[in-house]
Parts: sequence; C-alpha cells; structure tokens
Amino acid sequence: MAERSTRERILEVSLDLFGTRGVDAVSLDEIARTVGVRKQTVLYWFASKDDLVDEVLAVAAAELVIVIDAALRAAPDDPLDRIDAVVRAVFRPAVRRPALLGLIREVSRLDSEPAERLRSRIQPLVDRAVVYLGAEMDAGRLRRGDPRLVAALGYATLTGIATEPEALRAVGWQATPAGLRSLRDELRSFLRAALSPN
Amino acid sequence: MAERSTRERILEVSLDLFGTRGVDAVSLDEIARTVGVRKQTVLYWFASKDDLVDEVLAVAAAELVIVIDAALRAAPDDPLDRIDAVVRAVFRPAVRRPALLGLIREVSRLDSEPAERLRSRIQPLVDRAVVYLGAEMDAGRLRRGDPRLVAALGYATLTGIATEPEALRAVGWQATPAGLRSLRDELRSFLRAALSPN
DNA sequence: ACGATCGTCTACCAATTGGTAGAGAGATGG
DNA sequence: CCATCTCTCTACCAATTGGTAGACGATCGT
Repeated sequence: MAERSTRERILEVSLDLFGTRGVDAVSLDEIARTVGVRKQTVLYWFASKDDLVDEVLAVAAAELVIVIDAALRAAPDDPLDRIDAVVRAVFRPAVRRPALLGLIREVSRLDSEPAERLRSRIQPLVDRAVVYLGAEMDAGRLRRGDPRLVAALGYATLTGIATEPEALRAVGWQATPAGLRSLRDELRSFLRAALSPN
Repeated sequence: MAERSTRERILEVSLDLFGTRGVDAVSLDEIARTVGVRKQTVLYWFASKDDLVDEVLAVAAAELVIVIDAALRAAPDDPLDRIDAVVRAVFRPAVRRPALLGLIREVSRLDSEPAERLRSRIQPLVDRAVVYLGAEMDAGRLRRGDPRLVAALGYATLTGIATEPEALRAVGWQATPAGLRSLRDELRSFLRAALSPN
C-alpha cells in the first residue's frame, strides 16, 4: 500500500485532534507523538502552529465542499430531495469523522486570521444556499420563513447532531451500523418535516 | 449594590471564558486577571483547575434546570406549546450568555470525572423528556419517530443555533433586539414544524 | 564520486502552565 | 490586647508550550 507522506499524516492527525478536542487543547508535541515523529518534524512541514491550523482548516473545508457539490450535482429537482441529498452526503463523512464538522465549528473560537480565510471560502456556498432556499420558498415548495435563519437552523441541526456524541449517548444511542442508519433517517425526517411547506 | 464575593465573580468569569473559548484554552492566570485578582486567589477558592471546572459545570447545569423547570410548570398542556415554552425559556439566557450552552457542549471534550457528574445531573431531565415525547407521539400529538433521537435532534438544533454565532454571522444575522426576536420566532417555527404530527 | 538538497533528528530556549509554601493585612472574639 | 481566622498576596517550582539552531544521514543530479 502506498504509504502516505509525513505531511499528509500530520494533516490528518491534526484534523482529528483539533476537531475533537479543540485547537488550543492540542499541542504540537501530541500531534507529533501520534504521527510517530518529533515535534520539530511537524515544524519542518508547517512553519508554525497557526500555519498548521490554517492548512487543516483548508483541507476540511475543501473536503466538505467537494462532497456537497457532488451530491448537489447528482440530486433531483425537488428542494426537499436536494436537502436530503446534502444530508446523506455530509452525514457519512461527518459521523465517520466527527472531527470534520467539529473543526468547522471550532472556527468561531479561533482568532480571526485563519478563520477569516475559511469563512471567505465557505461564504459563497452559504450565499447560494440562502438564495436557493428563498427561491423555493417563493415557489411554495418549502415552508415560508427567513431563508437566512432557516439555513442557519438546518446547519445547526446537522452539525449539532454530528458533533455531539455526548447528547446521543445521553439518550442511549449507539454508534453501530444500525444506529447510524436510524439516526440518519431520523435526521432526514426531522429536517424534511421542518422544511416542508404548509 | 451588594458587591458579589470573589468566589462568585470567579465562577461567573470562568463560566463565560470556559463556555466561549473552551476549558483547555483558558488559563487560571487569565481568569484571575479578568476578575482582577491573583492566580493564587483563584486557587485559594478552588483547590485546583479541575475543581473549578467541576463547580462551574454544576452552576451552569443548575441554572438551566431551574429555568426549564419553571417554564414547564407554567406551560399549557399541548406538547407543541410545552416545547415552545422550553425554547423561549432557554433562549433568553442562552443568547444573552452563549457561554452557558457552550459550556454544556464542552462537556463532551472533558475527561470523564467532572463530565460524568454533570451527566448524572442532567440525565433525569433527558429521560423525562424522552418518555414524554414517546407518550405524546403515541397520543398522536407529535410526529411519529424515535423519541430518543428526536430529543437529541431538538437539543442539537437549539444548542447549535445558540452556540454558533459564526453561522449566524455567515448569513448576515445581527444580534440586535429585533434580530434576537426574529431568530427566536424562526427557531420556534422550525421546531414546531419538525415536531408537528402528520 | 561528490556537492546539494531533503527529511528527520538532538539540543536548546523563553514564556506559560497548574500548583505549593508561606508571609502579611484586616477583621473578630475572648 | 492579643490570638485566631479569613483572605489576598509575593515568591517559587517543575512541566509543558511554541519555536530556533544546527547536526546527521539519505538521496539526488551531474
């Protein structure tokens, strides 16, 4: 098997650790140890921790954008079906890797430098979604509401459920294949009900 | 005005900092500086950082439990109205103090010692909610679904929207009084639609 | 065969972390 | 008026943080 480069492994480990425990709580030493290398090797590939954070954010954003774009291109016309497609697309990587969405959430706590870059990267996606929701509401194919806030609420639901294993544990949910399937389906029903017209 | 005790001020400042930036990212020194006191004074009132975290969690949980309980006692019988009441009750302290729900979320990242205590404190509330949702679903007054997952999804939506100013900023939302009102109303419509029968 | 480049390492460093020891100011009670 | 108690302080400490300097071996083009 083609062993991945040190740089790639650092990025992957960092994404997992940053996303699950928070950027500030994870030291370069810990990342290095997990990768199986010295801290200075990490600093060889990334000039500073800020630099590393920046690139990890870029990787995570790119990964999500790709998945979402692909799902949307293949999705049917009905808005509820399209939203469904996005949920299905995001759900798989999100639960397989809670760190992914966790990292996106982490942005709000970071200093504005790298966060701003990620924001500008994602902003077009958001704007497009808001415009789309508004148009479909006007067409009567989605429940009426402020498209901006509805977009934020849908995002909050999806991201929230994917990044809070603790909440799911509290209701006795288990991360088995069957559990994942039923969670995904429940999430789809939930969003579908929340967004359906009338 | 009765000036609050040093201990109380430490608790309050810690709640805000822990909730918005994460426990690991906030040092005792920073807490002390914010309160206007030396770090050793913090360590006089709380034997260790873990201890402080523990008590801050207890305060946050108690605050929420009180608010929710009061809202439920005063709420009407219809389940949608009751959920509405909880949303209204939690929404005010949650947006006035994003740290509150942020801290609850923070629990998932913490080591099990204090987190376990908080969990056991909140668990009865969760169980009660799940049983209630199940009963109302059976009575046909709420949309059918797995009550456990529906509870988690409702929680994720509420907590997610209240703890992610970044997502709201992305859609151009502003934290003005009018903005808060429309966000609260949109959240209520969203949850109401998601949970209504049929 | 050989210098240059690449990737990782050891050896440090100053600043910050959570935490200990104990001094000293103020009030309180016998 | 003195002993005790409460509270905050200064002075340290070992461990960890992000980061610099530079040595060392492997690989490469010439």
